[in-house]
Amino acid sequence: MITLTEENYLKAILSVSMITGNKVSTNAIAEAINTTPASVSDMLKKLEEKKLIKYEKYKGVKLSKKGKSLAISIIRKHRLWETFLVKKLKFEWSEVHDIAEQLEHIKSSELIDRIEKYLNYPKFDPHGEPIPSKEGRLPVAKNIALINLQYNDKAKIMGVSLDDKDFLDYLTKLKISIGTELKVIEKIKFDLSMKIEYAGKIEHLSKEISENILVKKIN
Amino acid sequence: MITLTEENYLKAILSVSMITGNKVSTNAIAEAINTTPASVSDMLKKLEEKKLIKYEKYKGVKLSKKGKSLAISIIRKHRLWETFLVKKLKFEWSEVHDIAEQLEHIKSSELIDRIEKYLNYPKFDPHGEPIPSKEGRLPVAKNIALINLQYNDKAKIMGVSLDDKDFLDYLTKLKISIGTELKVIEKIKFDLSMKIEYAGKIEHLSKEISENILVKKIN
DNA sequence: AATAAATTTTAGACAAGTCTAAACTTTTTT
DNA sequence: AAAAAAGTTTAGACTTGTCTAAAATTTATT
Repeated sequence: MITLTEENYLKAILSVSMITGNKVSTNAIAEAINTTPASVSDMLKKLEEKKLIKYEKYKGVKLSKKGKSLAISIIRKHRLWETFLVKKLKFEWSEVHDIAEQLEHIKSSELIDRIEKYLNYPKFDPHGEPIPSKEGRLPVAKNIALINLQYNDKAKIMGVSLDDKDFLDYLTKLKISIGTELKVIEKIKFDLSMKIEYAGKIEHLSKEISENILVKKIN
Repeated sequence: MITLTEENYLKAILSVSMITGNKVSTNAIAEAINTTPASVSDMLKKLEEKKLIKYEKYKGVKLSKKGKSLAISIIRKHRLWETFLVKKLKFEWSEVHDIAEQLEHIKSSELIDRIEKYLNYPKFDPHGEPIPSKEGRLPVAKNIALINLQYNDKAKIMGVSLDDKDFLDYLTKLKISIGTELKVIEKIKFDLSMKIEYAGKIEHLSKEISENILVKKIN
């Protein structure tokens, strides 16, 4: 039996390792789930015993095959529930994260498979993130972060890579959403901010914003 | 903050008090949630401190106003989720209990209100049990237990009062479901069993079965 | 009304998960 | 390569919820 807390640790390890690519540090996990490094150390021992991770003291941690497939199944549930909340219950994309965080721990693979079917097998969630299949495969999306675009590039917004209420509220205020088409009209080297033009207006976006917006280039 | 375990205790106290009408005993609660009387004593102290129950040592327990409204809101969630699972995701009525038992603890009143709206404000769940309104009111159904019918009475099945997989599977096997019309053709005093005729056949039901089937008399 | 039986509570222990403070490793700086 | 800084683990304590065994209280029996 795997507990809710253990599931959250696995999810955190996976999401940190997605960013850094490598073994994950105790500190990084602590930050991700808002706890102390001491607590993380304790938990890593338990996860190691359950063969959910590969862990060497002081050397960082990696998910085992079993741990990774579990973590992916939690992310699958999270994204399917978010899609359900937005598509069927008409929540705003900025409201669904905390609810999905609870729903992702409901134990019933039959349930989540039926939700998937009910939603007609969506490939991406309302934030543009890919939804893993039952077998753990991710649909590939060739989206890139807005910050990587060059002067004069044109692109279409495909999603975001940060599921944070303040961030999403700000985008909503700017009337930036999935599908919005834009053009880069200035890049400021000093602070990595950029100006973009869209919907007939110009906005200045900080590095923190543009690195979390996913786009697809258009001609 | 109320924990999942506390919610389950409140629900158990409410459901036991619905049957006995009166103050609830430690033993009865222990049986309802499959734990020891000692654990129940411990928990009752905590619930008393939180003003969720009225509790006097050795004298039994009652829900406070606050505790009762919380317990009702959990039952509301349980029954709405069961309705969702059957109506939208096409689960069988015998499959949904365990999943709803998890879903009922999701914390978001906005979520359950939207589910209610999505289902078009149902009054009864798939087992025929009334769904409390947001304000905690129960729709009244003048259903009675099948066991109370007399020889030659005719009735229509409106629901069940026991949410148990074996029980529901057995009903399904007998092809007894909500809406089935029947006639009592024999009552056996000795063991309180009865024979009923429906759908062109005759079945013999034990006391345990007939006391958990809810019916409405027809002429 | 005294004793027996049933019920309930307390005492003490345990597991999961958390924390702070102190100790230990590893990495970085000088 | 020694010292300082950063990162990680351990030790010990606390909370929640559980349990068994023993003590206390209430109810039933004779």
